[in-house]
Amino acid sequence: MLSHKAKYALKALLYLAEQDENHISKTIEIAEGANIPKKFLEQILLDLKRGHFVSSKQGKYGGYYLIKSKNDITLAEIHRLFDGAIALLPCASLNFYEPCSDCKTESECHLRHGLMLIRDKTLQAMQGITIASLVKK
Amino acid sequence: MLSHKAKYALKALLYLAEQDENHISKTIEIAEGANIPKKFLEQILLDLKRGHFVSSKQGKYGGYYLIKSKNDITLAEIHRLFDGAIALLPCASLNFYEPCSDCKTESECHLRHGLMLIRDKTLQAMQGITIASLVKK
DNA sequence: TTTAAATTCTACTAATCACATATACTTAAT
DNA sequence: ATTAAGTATATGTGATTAGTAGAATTTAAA
Repeated sequence: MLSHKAKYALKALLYLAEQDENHISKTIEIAEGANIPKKFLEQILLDLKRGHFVSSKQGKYGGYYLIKSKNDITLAEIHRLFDGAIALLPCASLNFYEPCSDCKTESECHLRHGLMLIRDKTLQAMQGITIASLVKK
Repeated sequence: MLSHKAKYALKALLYLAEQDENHISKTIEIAEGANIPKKFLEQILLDLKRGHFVSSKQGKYGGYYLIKSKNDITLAEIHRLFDGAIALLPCASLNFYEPCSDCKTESECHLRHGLMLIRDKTLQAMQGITIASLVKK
């Protein structure tokens, strides 16, 4: 399941993607438009900025705007940024790999093999969902 | 990501599936064989019993054994029993559906549609992984 | 038939951590 | 001076991951 953070991030990106090019959206505007608690959204937008999905302008008439094409922002990326691994266990993860502490020999782990199959299919599906694909209904 | 509980459940089921038919496995035996904290495993086995995956015999020479065919126990079922919904949000879930409190009109939710596509693909993949398929490498 | 041993089962407890937010303040732009 | 992002920290809640203690049940030996 997605955390609220990831869900709000997606909603915020959808909001930004729906605005005119060159439009800068204030946090409060996004918060009200997408129904997200404002203070929580601030942190999320900063995370999105650090992830190079959006950029910001401070001060009066400041706000946030997309810097990555909505065709190139995938569900997989947002999941990884906010909720981490897509695989069901760290030992089956590409980007968040960690060995299982309770696993005697990883190569003999029956579970891991199956989980890697799931990961590949889920990842493929999640990379197919972009902000752009969501916006155009 | 799977909880430890779900992971341990899968490992316990794998352990049981690898034993001879008619063999009854004690908790301590499963715990040591699959490297699972014993007392935690007790709770998990009881959950599996309530889910009609295993049954038990009490008292001396008691223990646990599979009552559902290893061909019919899927990853999807275990996920749902221990970790709940397979979908990424409750509004996109089949078995754990709940509307989003922050969603104005569900039918207009751009996100939900995409998440339902993911759910269908993930579910299909997870239903394809059975305990039997994991055991035979 | 009693007793002891082995094992499941039940109920609490507790520590740790993640999650979802709020508060208060600083920095920067207009 | 005002507006808005940025930072750092705090807080409450709940889930997770166990551990503790003991009750109930079964088997088999005495």
